[in-house]
Amino acid sequence: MPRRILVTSALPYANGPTHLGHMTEVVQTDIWVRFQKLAGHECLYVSADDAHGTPIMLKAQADGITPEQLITAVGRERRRDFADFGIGFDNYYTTHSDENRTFTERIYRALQAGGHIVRRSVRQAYDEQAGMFLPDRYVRGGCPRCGAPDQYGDSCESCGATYAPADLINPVSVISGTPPVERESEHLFLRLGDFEAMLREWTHSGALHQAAANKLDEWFTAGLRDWDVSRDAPYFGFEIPDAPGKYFYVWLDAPIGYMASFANFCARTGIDFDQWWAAGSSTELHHFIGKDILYFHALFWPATLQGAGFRTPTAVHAHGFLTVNGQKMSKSRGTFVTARRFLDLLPAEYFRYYLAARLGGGLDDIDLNLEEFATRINAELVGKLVNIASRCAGFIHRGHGGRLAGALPDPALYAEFVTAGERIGAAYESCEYATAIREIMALADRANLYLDQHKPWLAAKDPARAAEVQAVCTQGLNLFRVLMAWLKPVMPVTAGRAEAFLCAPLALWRELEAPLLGTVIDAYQPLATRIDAAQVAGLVAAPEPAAATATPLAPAPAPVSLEEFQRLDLRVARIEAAAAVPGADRLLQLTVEIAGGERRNVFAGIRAAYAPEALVGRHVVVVTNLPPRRLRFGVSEAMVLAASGDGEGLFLIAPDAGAAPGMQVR
RNA sequence: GGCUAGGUAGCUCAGCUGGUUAGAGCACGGGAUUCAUAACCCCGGGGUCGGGAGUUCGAUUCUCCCCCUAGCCA
Repeated sequence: MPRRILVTSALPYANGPTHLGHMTEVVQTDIWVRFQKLAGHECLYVSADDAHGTPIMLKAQADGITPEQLITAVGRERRRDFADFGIGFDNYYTTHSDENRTFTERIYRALQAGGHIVRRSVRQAYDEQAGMFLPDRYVRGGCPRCGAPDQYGDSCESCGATYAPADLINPVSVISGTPPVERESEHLFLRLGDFEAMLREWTHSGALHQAAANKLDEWFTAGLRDWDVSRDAPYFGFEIPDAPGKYFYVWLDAPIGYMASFANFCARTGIDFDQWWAAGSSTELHHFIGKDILYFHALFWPATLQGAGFRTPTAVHAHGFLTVNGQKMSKSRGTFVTARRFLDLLPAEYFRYYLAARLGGGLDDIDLNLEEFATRINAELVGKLVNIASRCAGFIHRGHGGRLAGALPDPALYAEFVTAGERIGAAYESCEYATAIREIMALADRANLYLDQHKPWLAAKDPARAAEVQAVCTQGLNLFRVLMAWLKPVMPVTAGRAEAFLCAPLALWRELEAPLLGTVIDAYQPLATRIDAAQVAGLVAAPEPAAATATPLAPAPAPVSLEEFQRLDLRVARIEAAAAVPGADRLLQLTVEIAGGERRNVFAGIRAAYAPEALVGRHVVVVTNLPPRRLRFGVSEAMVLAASGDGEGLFLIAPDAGAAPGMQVR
């Protein structure tokens, strides 16, 4: 019995470029959706830009454009980024839409009619010069607990204290730089406590991962407080119908954007909205979100839906944050990677694969370790999986005109691969993608082992054994076909190319029950190629200066601050030893002395320009505080600076006579 | 500070409700092979499963205490 499933990703805030954190979420969701579709269920996937709120209003102001212009521009880029990562939305919309206004007003009226909205006066920081109330993060000042200067109005980054903006020492408005005043205003609140019983039940209905449910229990214990759902003008959003000058808080209308996006989709396709959203609906509703917004999706959102007479979510799947080389994504650390930057350097599906290989169902952060990333792609995807097809295809084409055998020599093994789909499917279903990938790769090992044991390359030398060669490789290719199908939710494009190679398109997993026999296959083209460390390092290399390899200068390099420049530790070094690296025709291995006996091992791509023996004793300039880079031949612990242009030449940078190893270059 | 999650081989992690010599991938060492994008196959080294106490015939797995890391406190 096919299920009917509506899936959403959280609405990305429309004030900046798409980065790999956004991609983590939509990739996770997209894999789940594609899995459901392959499993034969009716599954729809919608999302939208979250377009309202103070930050967007102010960002537009700063850019000298209207908020509408800002969100239109961001939205256009966003859609392109998502499309290029293979995200298969059925609809991608915006919260700044008529549909969303209609639903938000309708929900508000229903909540009000149910007695769940109350009005209460609050005191809040007000910027007299800018003429607006200030969100907590728009007031800065000294921490009242530890005294750290220039902290946000809600919490101290230095000591972790939480407080109100009024508690700050010498608070100032971020907008005008003037001290804010306290001003009263009437706000509207949703009485969250009205829904406590329902929320407690919902929390433990299987809607949440255990770790997330635990988190909710914490909040129940602390007690549910009323939720402030209004903001005063000026505000970019929807004005509240019976409260002129007051607007719905962005977090009220944002999740309603899921409904608006879906309604927009229904209008285009004729699908019945109410079948999916009316109270008691038999369809499923799954939200994928980051752990930072669990609060909104697991408390306010179900309460809002219930109070307004709609169905509640079947499940909320919360994931952790993406870190890069173990660190938070941060512009200053160079670990902030935009979606576009990634696409410029690497295939999007490599990111999808790596993510899937690391992703479990819980709230843990996922680390994009660049070295591991390259290793996994090369070892698992290229060396292991795609290799199966590569080592079989030639034999099928060479003696057999590209035609597969009429029967499998080992149907039991094939059946085992097909049966594994139950375990793999269960892993996908519970968002344990890492488990699914482990299963798939274990099977890939078995497929390689099968070929190793039956050695078609030996049989191929004996014309009398031609049928055996064909049979063994038919088996191998069929095992490969199954594996690519299991991987298809993760790598739809690559899987599609594999299907084209086998001349056997696949829309549903159950088609795998019949192996591919007696048909003709296409010529094999590499389905995935290796990546090298330098390519991957480019993801975080933005602040790097001219490198030792011949990288042309960008037409307009971004300016760096003095601080950024000073973070580079440039030193004079003396080359103590130099040798060619066997197997690498561009590299020399150098031992350099940086200072009083400190030595580093360096691999430099200068072999074309310098003979090793000519280098010993020379002084050069090295960057000492780059992360060590592992090459096939060893670890490079520093970078030697050299100049190069468009032509062939490569020229080491050397200090004038008198400079000694260890001297800093400024 | 309170709460949550986690601390298992050099690295990234699997280990379900306690039960035979604790596993995988990568990295490393050795061997084999040459069909395949130097891929694949075999063998091996390496872990007082954060520390301590307890329950038990038996604990990585349960209980308590402590240490460390990350996050949450609207």
